[in-house]
Amino acid sequence: MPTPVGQIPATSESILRSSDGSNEDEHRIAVSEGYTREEHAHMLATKWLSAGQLNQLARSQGALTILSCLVYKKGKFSVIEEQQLGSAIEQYRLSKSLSEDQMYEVIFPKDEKGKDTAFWSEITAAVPQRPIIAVYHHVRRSRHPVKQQGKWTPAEDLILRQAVANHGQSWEKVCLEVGRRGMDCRDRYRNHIQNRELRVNGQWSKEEEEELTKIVTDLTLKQGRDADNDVFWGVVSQRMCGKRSRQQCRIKWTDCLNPSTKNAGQKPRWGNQDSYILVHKLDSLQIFDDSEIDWKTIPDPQWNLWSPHILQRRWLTMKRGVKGHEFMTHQAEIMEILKAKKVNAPVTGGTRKRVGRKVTSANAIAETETQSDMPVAGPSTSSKK
DNA sequence: CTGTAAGGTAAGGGTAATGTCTTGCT
DNA sequence: CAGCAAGACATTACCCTTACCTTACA
Repeated sequence: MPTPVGQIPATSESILRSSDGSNEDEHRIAVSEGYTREEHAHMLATKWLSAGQLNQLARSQGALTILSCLVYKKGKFSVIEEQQLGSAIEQYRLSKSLSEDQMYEVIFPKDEKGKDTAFWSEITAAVPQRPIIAVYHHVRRSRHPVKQQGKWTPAEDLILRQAVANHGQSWEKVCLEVGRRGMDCRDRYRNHIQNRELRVNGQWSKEEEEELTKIVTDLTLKQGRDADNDVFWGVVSQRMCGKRSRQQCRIKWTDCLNPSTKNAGQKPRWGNQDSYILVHKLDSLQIFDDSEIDWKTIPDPQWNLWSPHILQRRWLTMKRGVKGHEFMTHQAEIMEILKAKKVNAPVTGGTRKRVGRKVTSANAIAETETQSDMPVAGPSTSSKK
């Protein structure tokens, strides 16, 4: 019943240590502090806390010693949360006996008149760990009347260009002319229309890769920041003179260049041990649905070669390997995969699949260290400090 | 009158889904 | 060696958070 929040996956280390994979809960950090939970939920649902305020509350011990740190949830809304919100909204509608149209007015008030200030607080209560502002944005986005989505046609692009020329970056006005949501227009514009003449597509050249690496390290490590997280991709794209978009730069770095850099310039290979770690980590989360996974939290200091993005894709690939996974629950999928031989054997004893061709990240380390039968700790000994 | 909180809009930051070409098994 | 699944890599739609305002009102 309680939505699992702030779940912390088991560390790669603890997974590898316990050979049978059924390691104990040392890692299962309790969210608990039960008696302040209510107060937190109430605060999240009633106060429109800004980003800074939320951060501070989560960090500090709370001014009134009774309060432990505030715990609140970020990231994509899971399907469960979406359901909870949906029924909360429906409940609200029925309790006020409103029509669908009137309900719409509550979410998108035309004037100050019909405003019901209690509405947002009420539905936020249905997702206890979410700040009201997050619910506000999510609901307004997901119930937006303009439904046009999917691929952009050249004609639309043209209208968009025209509209931006007329109105500048006033996306709400642009929205009316293009017939797409304002923010979607913004996305299309900044990611594909702006600097289109300069844009380069296709394979990255060696020089480009070096250029990007240099820019990113200059912008992060050289300034004492973290190259895994603190990168400003808009700036990076600019420094690449607009040749590559922020999305291109980001993906190239996190999925390709960054792992190589960490692995002493060598492209790491995904190995059985990596699969093993991943599945057990996901298992340790004890969740019901994939959408509850916060991929950012899956890597750990001992096992950080792979970007959250890559891990997510790996998981999908593994799932697809399971017959009938579409009809399984999350737990069943996990168990199914756990049963599979290759995942259960962290040290690739008799696997015939691609052994020793290019180095597998995990195996590479396994060989350099002792020849014990025990699984060895994380692949990324060469990670930065 | 005025300081503060609600709430609307844009900028900033990130992920998920999909396409295409290559690699490597059986 | 064909046929096919998986991998590598690229593209783009889509989503969430934070910043910055305007406005209402205690």
